[in-house]
Amino acid sequence: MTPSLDATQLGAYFALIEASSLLKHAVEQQLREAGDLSYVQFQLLATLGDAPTGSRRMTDLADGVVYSRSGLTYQAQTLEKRGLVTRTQSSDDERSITVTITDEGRAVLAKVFPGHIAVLGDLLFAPLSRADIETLADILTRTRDHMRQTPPRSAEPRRRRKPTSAAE
Amino acid sequence: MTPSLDATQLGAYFALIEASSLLKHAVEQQLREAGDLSYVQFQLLATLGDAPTGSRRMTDLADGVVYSRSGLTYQAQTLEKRGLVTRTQSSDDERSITVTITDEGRAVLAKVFPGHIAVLGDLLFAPLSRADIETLADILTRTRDHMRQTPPRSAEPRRRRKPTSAAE
DNA sequence: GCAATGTGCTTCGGATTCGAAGCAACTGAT
DNA sequence: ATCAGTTGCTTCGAATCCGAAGCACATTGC
Repeated sequence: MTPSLDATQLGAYFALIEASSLLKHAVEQQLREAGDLSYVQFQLLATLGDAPTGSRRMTDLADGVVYSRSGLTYQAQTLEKRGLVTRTQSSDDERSITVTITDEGRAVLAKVFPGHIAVLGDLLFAPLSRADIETLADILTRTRDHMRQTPPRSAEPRRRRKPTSAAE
Repeated sequence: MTPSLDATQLGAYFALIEASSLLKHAVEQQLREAGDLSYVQFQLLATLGDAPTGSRRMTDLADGVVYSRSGLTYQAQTLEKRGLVTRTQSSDDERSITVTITDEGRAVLAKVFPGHIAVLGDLLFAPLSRADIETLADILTRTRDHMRQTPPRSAEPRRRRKPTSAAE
């Protein structure tokens, strides 16, 4: 039996993808104008700014914003050149790099934040009631957590044992 | 007073971005393995396949998947090279290009679909109840429609006129 | 008509991406 | 200690992406 989706599921899926794309796109414009930041750069700064120490390991940052390691290396270099973050060797693990947001980084963050909030309010939240937002947060948080837990290793078709043929 | 977001709004926003990123990422892997398609390419084929005539104008296609025109030109060429779509001049408007999905395109679509559905079921819908999905579809559809209507022209900083009292 | 604008698509150049491969530092078993 | 396997990050090359500029057809106003 082919597990086909019904209309509602399809609708939820498309709406999710479309809504996030449209939102991301709009936010990107605002961030570019307000502080010359790409969306990822903003996410990185925001993540760091939110951390108690203002710093995180490269790998954790990459996982946090769902980005490739090599891509993060590139962005970290870019942000470092602009003086928005610093990169230092970790003391306990020689190969680990700790990225830390600078005061200037926080300044840029503070500069773009109001506009960012405004876009969210105008586009994402405008047509929603308080209850809607709570519901949305609840539902999405559940799937997000589920996806985070689920086999991070791509769509590795759970090939249990099947030693005989193995093909591939 | 800076229009700050409360915890719930922040949670909804982050969950939305994270969930869509994780889902997109997972789906991309599956599409790549199953039919060597990128996410956009799949979206384009799916959009065309869904159209009554199996064809659309370039511009409409771009708007539909939230993509730049130049980016779409690139993808359309790629898909055409692989024989999954054809591009023909429109008869009534000489400069308009009509993109049409081919039988082969539909075949690829059919080939990747089951796996696609499976990923959605495992990741997105697994932790949700039927009611959750309906609610999610309803809420996201509303914001999506709102965003579609709202000034497509970027984040044109609504240069109000210098409200005397400021402070929103 | 015909110039002035507008619209649809492509080209161009530069910026980002990612995966694969490479390095260096850790870990654990021998 | 030493070798094999892991883990953290970077480099490399190739694919994608976008905005600005360009080109050709369309539409409007005169």
